[in-house]
Amino acid sequence: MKIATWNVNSLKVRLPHVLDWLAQESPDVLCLQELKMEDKAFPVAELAAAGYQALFSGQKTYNGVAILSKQPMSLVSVGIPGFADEQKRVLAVDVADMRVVCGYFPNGQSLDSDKFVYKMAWLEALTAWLRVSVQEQPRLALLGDFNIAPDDRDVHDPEAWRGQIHCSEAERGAFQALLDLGLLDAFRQFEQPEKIWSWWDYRMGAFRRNKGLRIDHILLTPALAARCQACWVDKEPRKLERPSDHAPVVAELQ
DNA sequence: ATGGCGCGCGCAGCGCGA
Repeated sequence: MKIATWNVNSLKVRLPHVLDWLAQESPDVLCLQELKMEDKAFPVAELAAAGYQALFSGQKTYNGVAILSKQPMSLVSVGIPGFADEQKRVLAVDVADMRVVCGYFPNGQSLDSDKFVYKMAWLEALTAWLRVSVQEQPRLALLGDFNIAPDDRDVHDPEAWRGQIHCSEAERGAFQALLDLGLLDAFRQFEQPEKIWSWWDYRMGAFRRNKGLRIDHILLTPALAARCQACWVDKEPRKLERPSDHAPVVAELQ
């Protein structure tokens, strides 16, 4: 079973890339973020023709998340229960014998921004919800664009980024709080090459120069981590014309 | 070198992302 996450930065623009990637990689489950479209525009028919069911929570211009699956899914939650939020950032489903949570974590902009206050409140609400969820369902996967680089190994220039957004102690502490629920970073369960990122700025030739951040993650409960055979970033779609600035992250489960 | 790219919105140029 192959599960994956991809911030597509507009599903309208990226649909051809998504369809090509589904055909080539054949994931069982794909979590998408930054749809930037309303639900009425969601490409249900195109994805069905490709063999995928979809559940989605979209909004105009910003945010929006979806989960695609070959197998039937049942909806668990749209948003974080008990956390009122206009921004469509969370979708949880049950598929096969597992729960899949797709998250588009707030960016935060900068540490002195109101958006950072929102980011930290959102992270706290997510963590509190998942603390209960992993008790209810010990086979849980949290996938998405976390907008957090957990470690200096996840940053192309750790000194330049030190204390900056995505790399601050507060954000890294919040990531650790998710790990403290028992979740494991699938990517770090395996020996990995250095300088693996999931996002590269569109500017400055960042992709060509491999200057990026690893901010898209797959976290697994121990029961799922025990079934995880591999985890990798697929850089190929980032090389295409008009790419998303993020690349898919994939985990292979037994 | 603090701007550089790409997206949505909407038809100029701005807000936002990370």
